[in-house]
Amino acid sequence: MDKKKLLILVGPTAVGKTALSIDIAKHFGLEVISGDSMQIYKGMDIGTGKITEDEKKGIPHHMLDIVLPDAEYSVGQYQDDVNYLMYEKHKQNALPFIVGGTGLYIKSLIYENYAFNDENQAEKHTWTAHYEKFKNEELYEMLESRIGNAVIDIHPNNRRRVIRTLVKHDLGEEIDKSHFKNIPKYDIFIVGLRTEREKLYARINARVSTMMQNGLLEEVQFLHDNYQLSKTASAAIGYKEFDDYFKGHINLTDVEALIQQHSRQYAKRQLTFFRNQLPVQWYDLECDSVETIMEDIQQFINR
RNA sequence: GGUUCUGUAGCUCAGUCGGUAGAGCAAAGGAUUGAAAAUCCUUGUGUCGGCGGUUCGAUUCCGUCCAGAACCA
Repeated sequence: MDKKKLLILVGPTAVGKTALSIDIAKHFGLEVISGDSMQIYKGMDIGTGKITEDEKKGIPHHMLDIVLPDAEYSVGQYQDDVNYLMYEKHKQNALPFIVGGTGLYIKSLIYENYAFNDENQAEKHTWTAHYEKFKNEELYEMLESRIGNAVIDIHPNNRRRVIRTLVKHDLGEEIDKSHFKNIPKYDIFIVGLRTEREKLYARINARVSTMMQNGLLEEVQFLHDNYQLSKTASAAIGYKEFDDYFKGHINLTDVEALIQQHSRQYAKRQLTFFRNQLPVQWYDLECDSVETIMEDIQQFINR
C-alpha cells in the first residue's frame, strides 16, 4: 500500500516562509496547516509574526488562534489535532501542507510510533510538583536507580527533562526510547528555506523593529491587562521581554534589542533542529528560484 | 596645570604576593517524545594600552608616554 503524501515547509523565523507558503498553496491548490507553537494563541499576532487576513489571499489556514493565551498547549495536543486534519485531507484526496518553525511539532507528525500516552493530568501535576523540591543531582540519581543510566540520554543538568522522565515513569509509561525507529509515516517532502546567517540576522532585526512600529507594545499591553498568560504562552519571544518594561526596569529600546537577540538565538536553534532532526531539502532564495521549488514539489506530487 | 583611579577575550569584569591568564554575557557547534519561541551540553591565545628599566623571567614591580574618568585649581 502506498503511503499518503505530506508536504512541509520549514525555515527559521523571518526567513520568508509565509510569502512562499502562499505561493505554493495557490499554485497547487492547497490549504495551510500551521506548524507553529505560538501562533496557536489567539490575540498573539504581531509578536508571533502571524499571517494577516490580507496576506492569506484567500487560502484557508488551520491551527491558528485555536486557544486563548491563558491556556496551556503541547506537542501531544498538536499531534492529535493535526493528525485529525491530515486524516480529513487524505480522505478528500487532498495533499496536507504544513508550514511552520516548530521543529518538534513537525517531527511529531511524520514518524511512525511517535506516540504520546494518555496521561492523567492531575496525577502528572502532582508528581511534577513533588519533584520540584529536589536538586538536580538528586533527581538524576532517582532516575538512574530506577532505569539505569544505560537508557538515560538526558544530561543531569537538564532538570526539566529529568523530571519529565521521572513523571512518565510514575505514570507507568515506557521510557526506553531505543525502540523509536523514526520510520516515516507518510511519503514526505520537506522544503527548507534558508539564507546566509548574516542576512537572516539582518532580516530578524528589521522585522522586530517593524513589529514595534506596528504596535507590539499595545498588543502585549492588552494581553497583560486581560489574561494571565499560561506557562507555554508566556515563553513567547516578543512578549516575555516586556515583563521588565512593565516593571519599569528597562525601556523600549532595550526591549527591542532583547527581542532581536532572542529571535536570533531561536533561529539558530531552529536551524540546528531542522538540519539534524528532519530530512530537509534546502533552498536559498538568493540562488534558488521559486520555480525550482515548484518544480521539485510537482515532481514529488507526481512520484 | 595638579592629585587619584582605570586601561586584561566582541562586551562587563576577576586574577597573577613576578613563572605569558579566567568568569558571566555574546558568538559558534550540538542534544531534542508531552513547557520546544522551552530546556540542556560543548567550545575562551587574548601584542593582559605603548615604550623603556629591574630580573634568569614582567601582564604582574619601577619609570615614562598615550587614552578615559573623578576630584582639586
